[in-house]
Amino acid sequence: MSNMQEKPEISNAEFEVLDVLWDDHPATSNDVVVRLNDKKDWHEKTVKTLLGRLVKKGVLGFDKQQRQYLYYPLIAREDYTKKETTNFVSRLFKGKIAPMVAGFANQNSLSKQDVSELKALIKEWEHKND
Amino acid sequence: MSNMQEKPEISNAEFEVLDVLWDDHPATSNDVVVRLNDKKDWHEKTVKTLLGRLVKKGVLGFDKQQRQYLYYPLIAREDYTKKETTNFVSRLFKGKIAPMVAGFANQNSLSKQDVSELKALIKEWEHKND
DNA sequence: ATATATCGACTACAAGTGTAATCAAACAAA
DNA sequence: TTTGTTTGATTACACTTGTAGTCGATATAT
Repeated sequence: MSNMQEKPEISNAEFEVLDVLWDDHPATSNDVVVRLNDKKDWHEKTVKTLLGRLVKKGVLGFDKQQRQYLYYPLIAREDYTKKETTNFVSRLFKGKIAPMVAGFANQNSLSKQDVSELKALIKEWEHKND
Repeated sequence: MSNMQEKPEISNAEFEVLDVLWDDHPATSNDVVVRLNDKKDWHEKTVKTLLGRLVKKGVLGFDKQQRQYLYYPLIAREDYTKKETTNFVSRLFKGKIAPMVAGFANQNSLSKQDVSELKALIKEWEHKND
């Protein structure tokens, strides 16, 4: 394996842009602008700057269509979130997941659904790891 | 309730400093420098800069002792981690904790202890919320 | 007493970030 | 065809961050 790039370092603002592209792609810069209008109050120029930076970082690719670009993510959401999660848990919770869940549940409250999903996960592990 | 400050925004490097102070405080800048030597390869001046920035941000306080300062955290680790976790889960997982745990466990592997801690947490909720 | 080590305060400085504005080329409208 | 519009590329600019260095005042060693 050769082209293992150095971990993109995606900033907060950049992440928002990437996020709408993960939801649906490819998309023109204008699509992205429109879809961000809901959540963010960003100038069109700002969004285009962020798209450009993400391209330069190797996080987005694009296909030229006439004059416009059709952007798409080059990294999978799941890969990114998994890596970030591991990082986060390791920094803030010494790598222990349970205290994190405890803190989360203490701040927010878990829905019945959350609880049953967690139970399912646990059952799955006990199965596998036994 | 008045002085609700605007969310500190603690940088990565700053966090490392805060972290050793959470472990044990109060401490002089030199204590912090020494205790960081294990993990980080930072110049003494760097650590002092970070201490100063944390003070300016209202994250640390200090008592003067002769010429030196005795630093201590002004925010609790738990409060911080809870808030950060909520934020993180909301940004990366639309607020749903189970997918985060799933992703984590898929990347890392859960120890028996992790699993039993999670089970305990869940049991607790079912108790409470029922 | 005097030299020196040390402390916190202040300064430095490049890279990254948030947040756009300007510019040149291409397309669309009149 | 002349003009306005829209696109990506380039430039802007202040603030944050990582990573120290310098400075003036004290404390310490001789």
